[in-house]
Amino acid sequence: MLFKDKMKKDIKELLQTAINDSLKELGLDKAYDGFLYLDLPQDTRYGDLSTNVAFRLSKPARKSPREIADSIAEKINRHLKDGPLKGHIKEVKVEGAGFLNFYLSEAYFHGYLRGIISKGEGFIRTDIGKGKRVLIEFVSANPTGPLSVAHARQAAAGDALANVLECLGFSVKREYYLNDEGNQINILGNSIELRLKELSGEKIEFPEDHYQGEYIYDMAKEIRERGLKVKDFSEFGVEHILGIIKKELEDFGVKFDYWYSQKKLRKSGKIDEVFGLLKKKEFLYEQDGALWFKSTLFGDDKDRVVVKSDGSYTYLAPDIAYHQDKFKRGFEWLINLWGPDHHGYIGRLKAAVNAFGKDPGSLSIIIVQLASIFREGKPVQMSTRRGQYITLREVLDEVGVDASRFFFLMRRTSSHLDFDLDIAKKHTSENPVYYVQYAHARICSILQNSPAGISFKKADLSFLKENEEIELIKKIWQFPFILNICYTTLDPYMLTVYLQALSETFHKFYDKHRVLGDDQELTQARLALIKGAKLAIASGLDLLGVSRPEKM
RNA sequence: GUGCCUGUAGCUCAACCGGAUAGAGCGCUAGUCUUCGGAACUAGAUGUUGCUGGUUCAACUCCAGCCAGGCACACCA
Repeated sequence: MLFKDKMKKDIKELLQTAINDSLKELGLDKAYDGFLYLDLPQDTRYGDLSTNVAFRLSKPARKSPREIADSIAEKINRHLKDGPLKGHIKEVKVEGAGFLNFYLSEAYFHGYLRGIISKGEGFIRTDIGKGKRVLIEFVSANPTGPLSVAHARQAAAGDALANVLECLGFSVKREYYLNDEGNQINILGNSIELRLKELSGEKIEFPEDHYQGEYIYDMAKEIRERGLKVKDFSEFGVEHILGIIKKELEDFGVKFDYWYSQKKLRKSGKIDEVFGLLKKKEFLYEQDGALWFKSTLFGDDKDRVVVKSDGSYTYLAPDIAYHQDKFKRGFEWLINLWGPDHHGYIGRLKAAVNAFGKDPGSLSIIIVQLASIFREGKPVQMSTRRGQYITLREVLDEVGVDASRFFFLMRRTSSHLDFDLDIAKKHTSENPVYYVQYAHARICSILQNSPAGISFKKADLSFLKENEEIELIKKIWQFPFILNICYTTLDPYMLTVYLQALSETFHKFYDKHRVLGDDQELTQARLALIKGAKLAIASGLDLLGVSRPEKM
């Protein structure tokens, strides 16, 4: 039974166990900090897995890294003779100043490929998330106008991150916080009302801080043409715009589980409830006629007003209640994606979470940087004030869902992104989306053309010996490592990088070796190989929310 | 003024708790097709990692100071 369990473990775990055992034998296990650094080397010539543990032990053990690495290697070599690692590792080498590099055997890679083919779609799924309940809140744009490119990037990043976490076995829900009351909503209602008067021939002054966009006219026209009797222009505006936003997101391929209304939150009395709790804990005090939250107790720079002297709430008040409610609804891990203008807000909210007794680590806030839109290499000017900003809709119409989602995720979410619409439209190697999708389509084409009676299901994978064949399996094998990076960095962008590299490896293989040939055994083995590549590319594209065409 | 982010090849960007000769794509140059999809492949040139110190066996990465750009600093949301 124990042995069977060990067989189920992946190679990384097995190796870590072997290294731990070796350290124990050498009496070095107490010297190191407990963290084993076993990872993919930057370069394949340094093996398939590598560790720098010898460097870390050098000082406490008072030996040179090289010396330590040599003795660990010797111990591990003995592990290879029997036990679960047998046959999986071709060679253990000490290289450089003391790196331990592990070279896995072809038989191991053949076995890996066999494994993923038998698992099929979803081979990449794991249960490391253990069903932990995660709420990821993103976009949450004010319902005062169509979504901009900034929101589009947040939508792409949040949705892909949610996909990744689901794939890793978390139980993920997507939520949009609807800021459906307050100043900006009043201004929205007022803007519509003014435009309506204008349409009726009245002379009006349209204030600078009101919404200037064309869509305000559209709403006013609709009211006029259909002869609607509008009691509450703000409510009308919110409903109308929410309809637009929902459609935009739907067309972008993003689906939310919940739309959480601030208005309903306030009416529910949950805000007063949480204030009661904070008051009891003496985290609130009155000063200058306002109610303050002692956020400095929890590391914020200064205390924050939650109830203004006129008796109304600040933005923070409902937000505190909102986040407490998230926990009350049973979520254990909250992830928020915010625009860069909310940067200064992080401390406050973390303080609040801390104040009602939750670990601030259970709230992760990701700042999604802006995207600048370029056309023909030149930046497109944007001005929110005059209602002239590039919208999600425009990008969708111009370049489509696949290219936009992929492009938005091509850089780390924390860094600025230049998005050139013209490149995103190109169907050449300049455009990474098509490069990846083309690899998928090519594979599908070959699989369809394979003669009757020949199938990857009957393949004997030991026929795969060529360099390009093994390289391709190795690349597929790296997929779980990449997912793990996405998880630890909470950033799906590494997937776009990986998919490009995977596609490149496939194209190189394809160029050098023919899949369908006279040798039936070899043909079947290669069909299995490209079937594996297809599974990996398709899974990666799924996670990004990009389609995986069988024909292009 | 205070805080945060950014600065790497001509351009856009990588470099996974500090690790091996800092890597890709585009662009540029020269090639590959009797071929399962040429939306492909091969080869070549390109660097004082903004500057100056410090810590370390090892620094693009950590620390300090400076320079440049961006953002945030409300009883707005």
